[in-house]
Amino acid sequence: MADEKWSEAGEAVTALILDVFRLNGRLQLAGDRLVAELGLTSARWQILGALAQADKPESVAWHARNMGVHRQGVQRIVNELANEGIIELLPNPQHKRAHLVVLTSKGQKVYEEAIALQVPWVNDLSEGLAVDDITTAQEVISLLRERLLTASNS
Amino acid sequence: MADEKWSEAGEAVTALILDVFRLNGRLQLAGDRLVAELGLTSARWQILGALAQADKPESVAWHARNMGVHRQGVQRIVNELANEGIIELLPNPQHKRAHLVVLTSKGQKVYEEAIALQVPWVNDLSEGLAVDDITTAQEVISLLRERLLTASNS
DNA sequence: ATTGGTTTGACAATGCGTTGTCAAAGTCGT
DNA sequence: ACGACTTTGACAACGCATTGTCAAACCAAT
Repeated sequence: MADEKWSEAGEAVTALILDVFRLNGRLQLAGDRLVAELGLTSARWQILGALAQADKPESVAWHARNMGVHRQGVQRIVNELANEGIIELLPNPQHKRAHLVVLTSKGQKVYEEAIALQVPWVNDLSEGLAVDDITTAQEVISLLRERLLTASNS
Repeated sequence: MADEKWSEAGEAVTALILDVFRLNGRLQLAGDRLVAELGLTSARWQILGALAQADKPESVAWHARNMGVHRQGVQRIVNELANEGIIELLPNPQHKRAHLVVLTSKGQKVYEEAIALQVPWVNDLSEGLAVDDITTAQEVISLLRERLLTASNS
């Protein structure tokens, strides 16, 4: 492969990457606005989702690994949400320091309210788009993500 | 449209959005690593790109508008890059405060070095991907971005 | 049981983006 | 001209993610 010029796929992926950056900014903004009235942000919302979908209570570090982000970021938000009574830190019989994180009933309610806002929002956003095209887009995005994941672990 | 359940497209877009978030994080990381040796970051790189592709010198606020981000973020990085001699602030005959931002020859060189690193990286990343699929993905991403853009301006 | 490595949470520093405020500079309507 | 509005840069505060360090807790090998 020549080092000085893009391949055809390389050029297309470069354009895709630039659009992913721009879309990410917009999504972040839209997400923040959507759930702001619930006292949530995109980052808080994502953590609530991880807690809601976990089969059983897990530690902060476990969730961070599962989400592919760093412990510290999750920890800060978890502490805030715990102070607000949205989540709860249960003692962990297996590990004295690694508390188990769970949603409180209040947290469960907030999360469901967030979903109730997201559903009409995303249905409206995606109206008229071909499901096949969306799926193709998701597969491409997902593949690139996996390649970067394995590349960064080497 | 029912408010309680995702449409088929809505569900697919929801999955796509989650992958866009994850890919964005990986790309940011990979970009930072790629150009770290040049003293750049993803954010700095993006601003150099905007300057390099501008037809003529423009103000910080103009570039921020053009990139779809806020003045303040661009301003901070522009000031840093100016201190490092990578860009230069020219006096603007039209406006005493709004200096015109241009790349120095050193900045031009750094930007070209960044591209020289990006080309083999992206060619490798996109190897074996169908160009049609990439293009479809980019069109979907771009369309979503435009819808969010017009929605946020209302 | 002691040692050494791993996991975990606490804490701090930095980079980046957003939001808001302020004053200087420019623009437009009258 | 004059005043109202807009644009622009400076400054500050906050939210978020990354990186690094530290000590407590756990775990495995001997």
